[in-house]
Amino acid sequence: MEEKNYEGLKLENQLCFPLYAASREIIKRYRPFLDELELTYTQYITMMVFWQEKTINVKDLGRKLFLDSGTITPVLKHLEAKNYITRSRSHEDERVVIAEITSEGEALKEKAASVPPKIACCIKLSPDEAITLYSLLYKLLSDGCE
Amino acid sequence: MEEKNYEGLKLENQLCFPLYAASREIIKRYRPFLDELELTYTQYITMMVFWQEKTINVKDLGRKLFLDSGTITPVLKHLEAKNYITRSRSHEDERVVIAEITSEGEALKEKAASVPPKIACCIKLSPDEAITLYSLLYKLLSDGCE
DNA sequence: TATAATTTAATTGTACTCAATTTAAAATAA
DNA sequence: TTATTTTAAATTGAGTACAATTAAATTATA
Repeated sequence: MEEKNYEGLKLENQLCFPLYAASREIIKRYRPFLDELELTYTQYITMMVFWQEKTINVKDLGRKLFLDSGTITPVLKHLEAKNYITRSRSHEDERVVIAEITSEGEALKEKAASVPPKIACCIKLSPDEAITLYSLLYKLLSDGCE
Repeated sequence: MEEKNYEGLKLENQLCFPLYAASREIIKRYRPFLDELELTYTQYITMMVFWQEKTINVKDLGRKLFLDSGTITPVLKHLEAKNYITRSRSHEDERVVIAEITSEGEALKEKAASVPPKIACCIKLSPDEAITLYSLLYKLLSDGCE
């Protein structure tokens, strides 16, 4: 009779659990700073894309943020309600919705620029550790489940 | 006039974003395996605690999982509905709710034991990389925003 | 002891997150 | 062309997450 191995079911032996917990904990540290901008974390990283791209469609935005239209559509509607972006159908392909940053959205970048330095102080990793973590996370993101 | 530095607002310069994205991506890889157990990821890690502890109150469970009662209460209600745990008030302190695993909950451990080895195959990190990632994540979790 | 402060869960309300479905438009095949 | 398939967003529904509030029980303090 085989004796089953339950070590893999212990919380302290999980890799995904601290990933999940740390993600939420760090996002929580953003909150006081994002509250000043009246943005959620998801809205904040969405705006980051617009500050770089000016214009993007839902599909490409989803690929960048690892989110699907079910999540993105309401986020874009919130940002549109705040007048940070506009949404319209593409003339070339009516299926495609193109979102574009407004001047108010551009202006928000000014205030948002103060967030990254403040967050940096909250994350007690050395530059080397941060680089290592960064590359390991992108390694996880790049190679999917075969 | 100062020229503002916007490098910190670029998505590729974020540490939190890949953390957030990788967390969700890895949890997605659990789904086909957890579907067989009819558990969500949150319910799964909650059951992990019960497989180790047998009995725990909401507060201690929250400390272990980095979740508050607003999240935990409905999760425990779901697990109770599936007959994997019971919930009752402590006699010593009526404020405290104690949850306890049932024999059905214990039995689920058998099926769940197959999940960790399957997930291990989906995560393409070397043992060294996994250990490094693990310790960096716990480092993030341990030291809060001063 | 009576009151105030604290603690524990639950509740409420907002916002994600995602699988699955739907709808409309476009691309491809018959 | 006409029919089929594919694609892009939106919608729907279930389940978190979490801040803020509430209610009840406990503890501390005047």
